[in-house]
Amino acid sequence: MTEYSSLEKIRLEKIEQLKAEGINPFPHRSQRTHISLQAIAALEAAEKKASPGVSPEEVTATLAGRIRAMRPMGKLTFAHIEDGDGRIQIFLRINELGQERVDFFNNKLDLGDFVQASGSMMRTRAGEPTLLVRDFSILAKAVSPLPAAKDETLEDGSVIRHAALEDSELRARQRYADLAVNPDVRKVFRTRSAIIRFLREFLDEHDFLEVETPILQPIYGGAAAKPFVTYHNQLKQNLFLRISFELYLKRLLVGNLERVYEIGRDFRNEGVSFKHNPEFTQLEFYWAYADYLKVMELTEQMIAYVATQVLGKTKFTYQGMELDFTPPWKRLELRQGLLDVTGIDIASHPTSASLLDALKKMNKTPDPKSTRGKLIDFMLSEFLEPTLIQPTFLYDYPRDISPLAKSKANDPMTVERFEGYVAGFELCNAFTELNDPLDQESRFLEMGRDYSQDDEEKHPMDEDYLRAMRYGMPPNGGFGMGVDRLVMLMTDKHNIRDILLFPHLRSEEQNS
RNA sequence: GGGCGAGUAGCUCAAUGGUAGAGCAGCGGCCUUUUAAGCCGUUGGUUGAGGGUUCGAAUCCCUCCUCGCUCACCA
Repeated sequence: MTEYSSLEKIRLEKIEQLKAEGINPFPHRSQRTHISLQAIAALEAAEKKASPGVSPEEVTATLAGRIRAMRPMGKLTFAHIEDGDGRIQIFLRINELGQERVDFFNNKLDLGDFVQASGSMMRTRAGEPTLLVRDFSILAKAVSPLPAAKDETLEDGSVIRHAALEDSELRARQRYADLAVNPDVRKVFRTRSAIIRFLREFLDEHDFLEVETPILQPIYGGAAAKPFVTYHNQLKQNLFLRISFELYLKRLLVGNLERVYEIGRDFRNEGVSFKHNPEFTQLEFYWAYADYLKVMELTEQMIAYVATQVLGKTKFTYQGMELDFTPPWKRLELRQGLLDVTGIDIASHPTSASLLDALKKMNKTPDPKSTRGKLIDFMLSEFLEPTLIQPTFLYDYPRDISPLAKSKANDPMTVERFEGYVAGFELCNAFTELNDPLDQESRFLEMGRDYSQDDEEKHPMDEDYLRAMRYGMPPNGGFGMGVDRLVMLMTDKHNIRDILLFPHLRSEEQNS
């Protein structure tokens, strides 16, 4: 049974009073004719058209929205209502409505209620576009008061937010309330939507086919991560929530779909942090007859396209860093990058023992049981990654941490793979895809041999994937990107929770 | 999982061992161009939960919960 606060009890009483007067506090329909921006635009157009000294043609409108501010002054009331796109002032006066209706507005309606108001557009003494109300009605009563937020607009137009909802947990848990009171938050999610829309648009225009592949998979693969496990009752079968789309998308290349992509949710059963949510949005594409160098070019074009469409520019600031996404991005061979920051040339250390020995002079030491590839990965994340601020493609990776990538023709221990880094973190990952079924099978076997059972780097053998590859897979380049990271960059948010509508949080029941 | 910090009214925050407070929101008044409207009055609390020390705990101690930062883990 819901327990109501004293504030809510007062509002519940008002609902009963409305019902007693024959007024439905939750009517079925609204007669809105204008959103706030349209009404203001219509007023401005009429003012422009009017001849000097003549009052402009009357603009009538029915507006609808949530009451966000109320300033009752006895015989008149000013209020602001907010709709999806903005705020507009409405003005109620006994001259038009009579004392009884003005009192009704002041006494029976509350902040947060949805109302509609009809009348004509005017300007107040202060010049603010305002609806002079001739009729109004309630559209939906709010039982609970919104977490308060008041805006003060200064002379210079800047807005100070008073009593804003700031508790980050509450904002994430009750995103609906956060969105209702914080217009900036609505803007972040509009931007997120636009980023995804323009990613699609870019790939569609480059003849990529958007496809949907299974989220519930009998064998997981395509990435190094722990999966979530679930169970199909009737089939009596364990299923995994996918950790990547890779193996399914590449099956489609076997089927002569030459350019495919998917934007969807991946699930990884790992730690939660400011840049990790258990489910996150991933973009992957696979491109037949391309290699990782062509993918690199397409990547920088794609990001620049999205930035231009969404932000109107390819240079923008993230957490105080001025980032320039204008193609071409910097290209840096992983070996060279590591040599620059550590003085160690991985090419002169062909074994893990030798490389581990060289690493002993560094101030941070890796897990001594690591394979050579894992040692290189350690060097990358510890010493090189934090230095990569401007968009940079790091390329040519060790083979044993890249079991699905194709080796370089002249160097079997190195694969054609690149990762895009920006602002000190990884944005995307791509390679010339391994399409030799015999090589792929031996890679799977290698993983089984060199990595312990619980190692996330270990990929389970996927027999059906090998069967598909044996029918022949065209040479191709593949690409994967964490869309949430891109959204963080373009909205200048440091925490992934700020760009997920409903980030993962512990259940409220667990609290005490 | 480790370290540090935080949790007080619907919201934003005070109160450092001695009667739990302010602003906003709410409620009752006054007010015909306000805009964080203003003025007068007023309601509202298991101080995250539990235990302990003390004559007395929001405050000190212990345990737990949640959140944030950070380290570890982690494409």
